[in-house]
Amino acid sequence: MIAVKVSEKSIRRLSHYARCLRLALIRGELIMTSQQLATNCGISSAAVRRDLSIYGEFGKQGSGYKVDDLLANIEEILGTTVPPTLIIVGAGSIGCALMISGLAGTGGYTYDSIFDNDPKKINKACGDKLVRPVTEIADFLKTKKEVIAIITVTGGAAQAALEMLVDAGCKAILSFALEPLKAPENVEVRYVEVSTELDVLTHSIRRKERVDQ
Amino acid sequence: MIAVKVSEKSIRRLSHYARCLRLALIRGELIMTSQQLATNCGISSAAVRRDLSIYGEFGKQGSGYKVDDLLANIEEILGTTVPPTLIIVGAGSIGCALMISGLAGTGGYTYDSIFDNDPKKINKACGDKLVRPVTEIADFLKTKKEVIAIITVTGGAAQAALEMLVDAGCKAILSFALEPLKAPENVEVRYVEVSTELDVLTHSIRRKERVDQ
DNA sequence: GCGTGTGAACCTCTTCACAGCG
DNA sequence: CGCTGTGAAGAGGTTCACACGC
Repeated sequence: MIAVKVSEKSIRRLSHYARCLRLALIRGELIMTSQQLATNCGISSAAVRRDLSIYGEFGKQGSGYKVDDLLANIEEILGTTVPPTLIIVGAGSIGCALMISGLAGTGGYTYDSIFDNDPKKINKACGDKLVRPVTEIADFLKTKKEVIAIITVTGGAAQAALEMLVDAGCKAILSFALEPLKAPENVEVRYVEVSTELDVLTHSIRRKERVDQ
Repeated sequence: MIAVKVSEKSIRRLSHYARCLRLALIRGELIMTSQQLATNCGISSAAVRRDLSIYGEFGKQGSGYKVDDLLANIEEILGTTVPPTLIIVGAGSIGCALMISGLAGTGGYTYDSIFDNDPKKINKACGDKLVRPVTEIADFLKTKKEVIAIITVTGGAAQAALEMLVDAGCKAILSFALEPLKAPENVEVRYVEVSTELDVLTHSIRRKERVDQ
């Protein structure tokens, strides 16, 4: 596998293809064409073929792509063949909800542990796990090579949580907090921003009204 | 206000600027430069000025942008000066967690109601609201001009939920479900995909390993 | 014939760099 | 002098359309 330079947009689409392929596998389909994949993901077949051809030639002309092979190749590209460990920092409503709802059908991710600094929450059940004290995170990270931390703390505590995680060696963070976070160059930070999605939707419907009339 | 055609990326950034400006307003800052705004949002000052100049001339040369004026202008552009009504469909763990955690500091959005089709959940408390039966959604939508529906149902029920909402006249949907949804042209659908974010993070850390060694 | 893989054209967004205004 | 607004250049991503292999 060569570490090709590629855009985030393309990686995102690969993730969607993987999801489609897992569903196809369950339905028992053996072959999919770029057109089928494209329709499922709401994009053009050319885009699908372009994305896949960056990494190799996975298809057969005249027929299409073998579902299981292509899925294995995409998981290899994404690096999710063996998914990293996931932890949740912040046992508030969102953190617990993620823990409880789990990640079935996403290719093997599971939430390993959930941490909080509130003594009242520690050892409370959350899904099938107990909330652990944040003071244990550093030791926990020592036992794992790669960990993605999901920050769900509230009230401006996200930056402090990030710094604690980075000090403990964490290299990837997904934040549900509103504040933009500062992190070292070599730490990857991504955000789930419900309020920005709402802004985009609001803009879209309001704009349509303005155009329609 | 002219309905300029603009990219989604730009709208997303406007949403970030708005968030920064609200924080600046709280801190009591009166003026911000494109450079300050840029640093806060992790982008270049040229990008900020470009985004803003698409819609008008909001700044003063030599000084910068008036925080309150710029915020008002951006909210006008986004259409969030009066935010649309939000409802949640699916009173599972994620739906309730959203309801409980609320949307403080996001410029006025509030969750109006939460619906579910499970009789066991109806009339149960969720935050400071009671879960209402989905059968009431159609009547609810009749009383509101614009509603954004947030779909948090599980187990493949999202498409059915969407169709019910669309039939009731809903024009904007934010889905937490994994499946790609099919919707009419004039209905805007967006997704919150934790598993795709995780894939992007995994790809990033695994790729760094490959490059580093 | 069908569907992939890909050069080439196209288009969109980003960055640069500077004129011009406060 | 400082910072905005913007033409022009550059970079990156998407779409087209077709040669080639099955």
